Order: sequence, then C-alpha cells, then structure tokens
Amino acid sequence: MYDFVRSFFFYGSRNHLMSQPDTKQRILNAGEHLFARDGYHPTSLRSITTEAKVNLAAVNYHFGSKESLLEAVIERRLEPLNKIRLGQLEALLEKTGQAGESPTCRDVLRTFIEPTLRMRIHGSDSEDFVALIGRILAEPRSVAMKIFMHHMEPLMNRLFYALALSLPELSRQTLFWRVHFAFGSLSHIMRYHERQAMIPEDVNIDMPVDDLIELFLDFATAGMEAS
Amino acid sequence: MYDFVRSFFFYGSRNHLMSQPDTKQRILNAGEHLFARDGYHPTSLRSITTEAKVNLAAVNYHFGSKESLLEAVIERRLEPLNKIRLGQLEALLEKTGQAGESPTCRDVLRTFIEPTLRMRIHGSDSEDFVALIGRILAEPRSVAMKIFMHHMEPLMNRLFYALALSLPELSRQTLFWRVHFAFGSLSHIMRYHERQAMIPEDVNIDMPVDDLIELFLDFATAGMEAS
DNA sequence: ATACGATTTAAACGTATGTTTGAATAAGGT
DNA sequence: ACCTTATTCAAACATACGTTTAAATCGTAT
Repeated sequence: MYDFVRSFFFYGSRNHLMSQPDTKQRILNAGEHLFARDGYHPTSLRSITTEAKVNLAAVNYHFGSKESLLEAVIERRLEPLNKIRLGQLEALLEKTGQAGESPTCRDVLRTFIEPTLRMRIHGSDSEDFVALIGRILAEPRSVAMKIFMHHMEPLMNRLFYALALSLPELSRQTLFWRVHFAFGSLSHIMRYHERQAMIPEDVNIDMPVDDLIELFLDFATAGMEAS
Repeated sequence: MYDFVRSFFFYGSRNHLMSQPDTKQRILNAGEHLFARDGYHPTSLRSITTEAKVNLAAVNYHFGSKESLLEAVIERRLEPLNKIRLGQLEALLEKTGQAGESPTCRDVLRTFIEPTLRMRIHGSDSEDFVALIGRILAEPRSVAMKIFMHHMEPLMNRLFYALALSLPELSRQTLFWRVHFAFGSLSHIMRYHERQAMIPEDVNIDMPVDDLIELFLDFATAGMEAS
C-alpha cells in the first residue's frame, strides 16, 4: 500500500517497531534545502532524490506528489514554530491583562520575530526553512502561499488584535498597512541570510541572532509607532 | 538575419520607415504581465506568444532566448525609472549642499520611493513591472536578480551615500541593516497590489498612491531614524 | 521456513518545455 | 518587374519533467 495513502488513514500511527528507515526525513531535508535555495518550480524531484540519496519514485510513494511534499516540508516546521509564537503571545496578553495594562508594541512584535529569527541561526537544521518561508511570502497566488496562509491565519488574527491593543491611537487602516510593511521587512531578512550583491564588504552579514533581533525590533517598533 | 543579432550591431537604429510591426512591444507587454503574475519559471513562451498573439518562434527571433526576453522586459522600464530616481536624488543633494545642509532622511527616501510607487497606479502600463521587480527582489541567486542588480548598483551607491549624510549618527553597520529592512518593506508592497489572503475586508487595499507613499514614508523614516 | 505487506528499484510513460529549422510571406530599393 | 532582406509561420527537435508501473527486495509475524 502506498505510504501516503496509509498515512491518511493511520496518521502518526506507525505500527510495528518503526521499521521504516529515514527515507522520509531525508527527502524532507533535501526538499527543504533545494526549495529554499532555488525555489519550488526550478527544483526537480530528480535533484531532490539525488541529494537525499533515495530512489526517484520515493517522493511519490511517500508523499503522493511534489506539491504534497512541499506541504509536508512547510508543515513539519511551521506547526511547532506557530505553537511557540502563539504561546508567547498569549502569555504576554495574559500577563499584561492581569496587570490591567496594554502590552507594548515591541513586546508583541518580539513574540513573533524572536522565535522566527532564532531558526535562522547558522548550522541550525531549520536554517533553510526560514529562507523557504521568505520565498513563499514573496509569491502571491502560489500554491505554497495558500498552504502557508492556511497555517498562519489564527496566529495572524491574534497578532493583529494584540498590536491594536498596543497602539490604540492608530486607525485600523494605518495599523494594517504598517503591519504589512513590517512583514515585508521580516520576510526580506528571512530570505537574505547569505552574502549577496549590493552588500558592502565591511558590513557584517553574519551578525549574531540576538543582535539582529534587537536591530530589527528597533526599526520595526519605531515604524509601527511613528506619529 | 535574426533581429536580436542585428540589434547587437545596430542598436536602436531601426532603419527605413520603421517597417516593423509592434510584435516586439506586444511580446514585451505579455512577458511583463505573465512574468509578474506567475513568476519567471512557471511562465512558458507559449503562454506569452499566445497572449501577445504572435508566433511562438517570434520570441527567439526577436530576443534570442527566454532569459534575454526577461532582461529586455526589465531594462525597458528600469532604465528610465532609475534615471528619474537618480535625477531627483542629485537635485536634492545639490539643493541641500548649496545651503550647507544635510538632506533629511525622508526626502532622500522619497526620491527613491515616490517614482517607484507611482508606477504602481492601477491601469498604468507599468503596473505589472512593479510587481515583477518585487518578485525579482525576492529571488536571491536568480538570473533575474543578477540582471536587476547590474542596473541598480550606481543608484544604490549614491542612495547609501545620501542616507549616510542624512543620518550621521548611525554606524555604517546599523545604516546598512536599516536600509535592508526598508527595502524589504518596499519590495513587499510592490508585490502585493491585489487583494490577497490575510487582508481584512474593511482595509482599503486600493489606497490612492499619494496616500500610500506618505504612509510608507512615515513608517520607513521612523524606522531609519529610530534611536 | 513461509507468507505477506511495506518499501525500494529500474524502467517507462505522457506531456510540456525552450529552441531550431526551412519554407512562405511581406516590404522596399533599384 | 526583380532582387534582397526582414519577418512570419507551421512543424519538428531534443530534452527535462512529474508520475506510474511492475518486478525485486526487505522485514517481520505466524
């Protein structure tokens, strides 16, 4: 029986001694890497299976199709990441709510940005994923975008609510556009984590994550709070 | 003789009564539209020539290859746009220089952003081009990116110089990153000029360009000037 | 040992792609 | 009218792609 069909009925219930080798994970890793580096369309299943050192048919056997593989690649990391981001956001809302205060804009943004950028750290196994999401955010109307948005909606609504709390003087219109701007910045630095053209030699592109996070929060918070 | 070979030797010197029909322009328009809407790789020459109502071979005859067509599409609008942006920037530097002052950050950013976003106006013939550039900026290492950067370098250097003048207290390091952030925001709104997921119903996505420019300058200037 | 389901493998399938070809047509100069 | 050149056109080319197939192999329970 095809593995991806079985998964549909027995999701997560790998039976008998976990007999399966790491084929699935190897495909996910290779897909994540190549989708992030070259984009979805230019990446062929043959390049993925070569890098993963598995047979060409393994992708269709385990995932059903190239598109489903992309979905699996996204879900594997986005699900836990969103759990962390939502957890931190709810904790912040809880804490400030009990004190009868509004959260600060910087703190709200931090719950979203910090867990994201921490994945970007060099050598991390989720390094490629960050760049992949950056690319996806830049492709309106793509299948990837649809998959991504499906997983983002609840978190986005909550984030928007928290930001409105922290910036009560802004109109919904203005708030939305500024969130839009801030997301643009974030997706941009998610993509560019390697030295590119247009970057002067004396600029440190490999800035420590913690510094980058504060640098970005300085920028984004000031932009959001602009009078 | 192939047209694109002739162009190499007699660039811009169409001789005798401009006998050529609008085939080249129709291809450029269709390519601009489809590259912007679907991306470079997913767009086939057949879809371009169908939309342009020309023969399939016309692209290779007039431009040489799909990649050269992309280059022509980019150059057609980027060249005049950059001339305008550089002109406004030099005028600003001249004016403030003669008064012995530094330009303001907002004015410097305006010379770059205003001509760009004005192209985004609905119904404009360069509307698609803005989205295309937005996409290109989101694809590091792509051919499109290389073509684009080649045309941007002089302007970028000058812009960086002017921004350093307007924000003398910032370190080069910080200045670079904030420019990076601002460019991320800009490329994001260049892509998203249609209603997408994640956009609340009561938000006006078709905001007048002048309002959008000021809205964005508020955000970007505050971010650049953050203390 | 045997049987059985899960997985791997090599090969093939059908289709879509960018590009090339060579003939046909159009246009202008002499 | 004729020649020359530019352009259009239908057809074919070679290749790369995602997917499917059917046999081979592996692992485990009986």
